[in-house]
Amino acid sequence: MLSLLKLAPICKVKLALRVLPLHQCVHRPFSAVANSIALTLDDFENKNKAADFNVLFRSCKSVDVAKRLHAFLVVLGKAQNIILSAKLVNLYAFLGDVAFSRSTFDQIQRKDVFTWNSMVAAYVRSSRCREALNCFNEFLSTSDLRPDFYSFPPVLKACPNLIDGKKLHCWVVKTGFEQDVFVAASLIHLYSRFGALDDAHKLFVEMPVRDVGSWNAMISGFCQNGSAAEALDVLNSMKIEGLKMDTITVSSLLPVCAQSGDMTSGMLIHLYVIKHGLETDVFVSNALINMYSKFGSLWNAQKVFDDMKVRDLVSWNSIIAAYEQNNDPITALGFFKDMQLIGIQSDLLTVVSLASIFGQLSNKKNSRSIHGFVMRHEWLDKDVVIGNSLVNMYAKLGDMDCARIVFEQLPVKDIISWNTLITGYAQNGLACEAIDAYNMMTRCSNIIPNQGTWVSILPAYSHVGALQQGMKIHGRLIKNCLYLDVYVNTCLIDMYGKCGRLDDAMSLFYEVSRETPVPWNAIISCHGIHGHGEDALKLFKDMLAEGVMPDHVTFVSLLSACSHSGLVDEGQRCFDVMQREYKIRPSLKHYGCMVDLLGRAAYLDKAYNLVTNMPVQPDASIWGALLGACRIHGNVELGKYASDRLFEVDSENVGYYVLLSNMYANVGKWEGVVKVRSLARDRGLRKTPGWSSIVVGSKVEVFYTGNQTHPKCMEIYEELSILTARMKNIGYVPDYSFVLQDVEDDEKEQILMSHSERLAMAFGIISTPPRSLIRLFKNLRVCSDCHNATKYISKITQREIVVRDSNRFHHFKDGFCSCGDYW
DNA sequence: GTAGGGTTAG
Repeated sequence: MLSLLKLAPICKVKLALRVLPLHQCVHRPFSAVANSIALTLDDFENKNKAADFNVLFRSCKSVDVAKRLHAFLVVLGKAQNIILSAKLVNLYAFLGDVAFSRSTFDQIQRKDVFTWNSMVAAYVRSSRCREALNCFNEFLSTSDLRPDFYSFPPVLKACPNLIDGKKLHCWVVKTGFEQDVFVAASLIHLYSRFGALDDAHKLFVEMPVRDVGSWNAMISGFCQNGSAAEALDVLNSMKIEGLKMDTITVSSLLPVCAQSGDMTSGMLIHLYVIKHGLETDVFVSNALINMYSKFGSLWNAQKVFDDMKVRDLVSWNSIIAAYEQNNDPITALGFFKDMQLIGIQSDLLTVVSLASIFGQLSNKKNSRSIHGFVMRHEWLDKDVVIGNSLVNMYAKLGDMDCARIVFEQLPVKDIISWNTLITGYAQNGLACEAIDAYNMMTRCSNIIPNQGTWVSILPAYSHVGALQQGMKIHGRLIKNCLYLDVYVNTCLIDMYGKCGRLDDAMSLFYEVSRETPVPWNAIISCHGIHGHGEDALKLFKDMLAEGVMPDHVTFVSLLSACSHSGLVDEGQRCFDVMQREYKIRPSLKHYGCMVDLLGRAAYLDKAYNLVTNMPVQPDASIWGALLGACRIHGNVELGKYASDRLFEVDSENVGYYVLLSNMYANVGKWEGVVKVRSLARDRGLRKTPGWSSIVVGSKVEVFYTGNQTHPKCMEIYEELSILTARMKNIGYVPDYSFVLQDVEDDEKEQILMSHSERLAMAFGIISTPPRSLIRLFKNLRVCSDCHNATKYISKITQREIVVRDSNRFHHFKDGFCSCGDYW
């Protein structure tokens, strides 16, 4: 056995190292393996066959194997060898165990520059920058040795800021190491890392000799600062000098192609990759997957992934994120399961994707497991991104209480944390909470709002009709000369439109860039909710004339605009054009608009046919639209059918019970009304609280239905009593079918009177000068009885009253409403 | 005997 191993090739030793139990390496030192290693060592020390020994080091693919080799070196008395000991420090760092590197390092009695360099580099490799710098300082203060040009690249990499970087740079210049290509590349990288691209470029230009690494350092510097054009310029000069892109050039460039939307350059680089066989590099393939994912080209991303021979965690994270970010959480989840199956451990970024996947899937159970997983690993303290993704996950599940709890627990909150919270509130219809959160954020001095903040707070302001606050933001953006992207501008257009300033919305619309459908959709929608269907159609024509491609949102805005204005033929034409010319498959939202459009215009049969022939399963909004139409046109039979279907899919929305009750009442079927009431009572309804807001002075006042805590409560109810009496004198008859509670008529009258829109209106009347205009906002659709009452109130008080509900604007004047009771 | 420049995020 011994003699066999003596002559055996190095691979037998490698095998033995992998399978030998550790204690055998320590306690039976002169085994065959030890002898064989001893022989290899002899060769190594005699400089004859050093290559064999390097092979041995390289073959250590895990800390365990490294420990066995280490144990043999100890018993062979070679652990203090100046080269071997430093190699062990390196080896442990490569295998990800910097603690072992350090303990090995500490045991080395005689340390030379190589030893110290190895330890500093080991820390840098493990992203322990502070320890790396401490170690470097220890090196300077405890030894008589001077750093060499190998010392600087790792130290420059660990440098935490530009000031220290500049000091190091001076030192490098003094020692003359600036001429070294490795050191120079590190300096270029350092300057770019802190955004000092001019300094980086100056260094680069002044270099007497440049290798591919130097070019790469400059290109990646521009890339990481998002300067795609400059990066491509440098690339061109590099080509002119006859140098070829390598895997590092390519993997620096691909992300900026994605960022700047330059698909052509991205695909050209992919062709280059294929031609030069660079796709075997994991970094390159990973970067390609990410680029294609950002372009929404999942087929290409998948192809690259499938063709990979070796995949790492980043590859899996990338393909999971690709599907997750392109709205295919199911496939993304499939990849996650495959990844688990082959035993790859998730990291933080995997979990970020998973949180988004379960949020998209509304999977509460798995979402909680993800939360638990994060807590067990204490990742909430490790990185703010993971916490933000949990806040976002709960917001998507509609569970803002949990979202808030996670948010409060974040040890560090950045601007994204705040934006996520604000958006979460706003998108769950909790505009007031969104505004509160925004106000809290403005009190944090270290948080600077960004585009994302405006995009989340402006819709909240539009939602409650806080025009003045919205204008304050607009003013702030103009004053600070902030560049407004198309989304912020669109939010402003939407805000002005929804706060009743259609003219301001239009003038802003004509000022902004209109190359994408985004601002068009907003302005079309604004005209729709104002009941200006013809104008909405005209804008759509203008949009096509300017060569802007409509998307699915355009048609939702357009169809609902037609619906609000009773433009049946035009609506049907749009629905047809959308599918035929623009190949947009109708979503539930489009079908909802169509059912609404046809139903309200009394084409109940057509609406019913559409619902039954839809290729997608109708949801509550579809049946609700049909029920609403049946109520208007008194079709009890179809209404009953629609409500039965409706309660199968959503039995908890109190609004639908009100509709049904009102439908029975309108045709005098009182037993139906009673039945609906008891049904609603039995089911213990979850009621969406109705609220209305009004701006008086600069203050937004919010009234909930039945509110009795307002400081002016007494005066409000008194005003309402007086108004009700006067309304009755000129013909107002309360419609009790909107009251689901089973109580006496006078109590029902009280309930109607305490509807939030009436409280807000009465407050407006007593708080503003006579005959001035009143603007109200209601979170739900305005109730029919309140609509009717408002007509009378506008006549009695001789005021214009503008009510914006969740659906559209109602402009009351002199006893009439602009919607012509068609809403 | 060591070192530079690269891929994934809410």
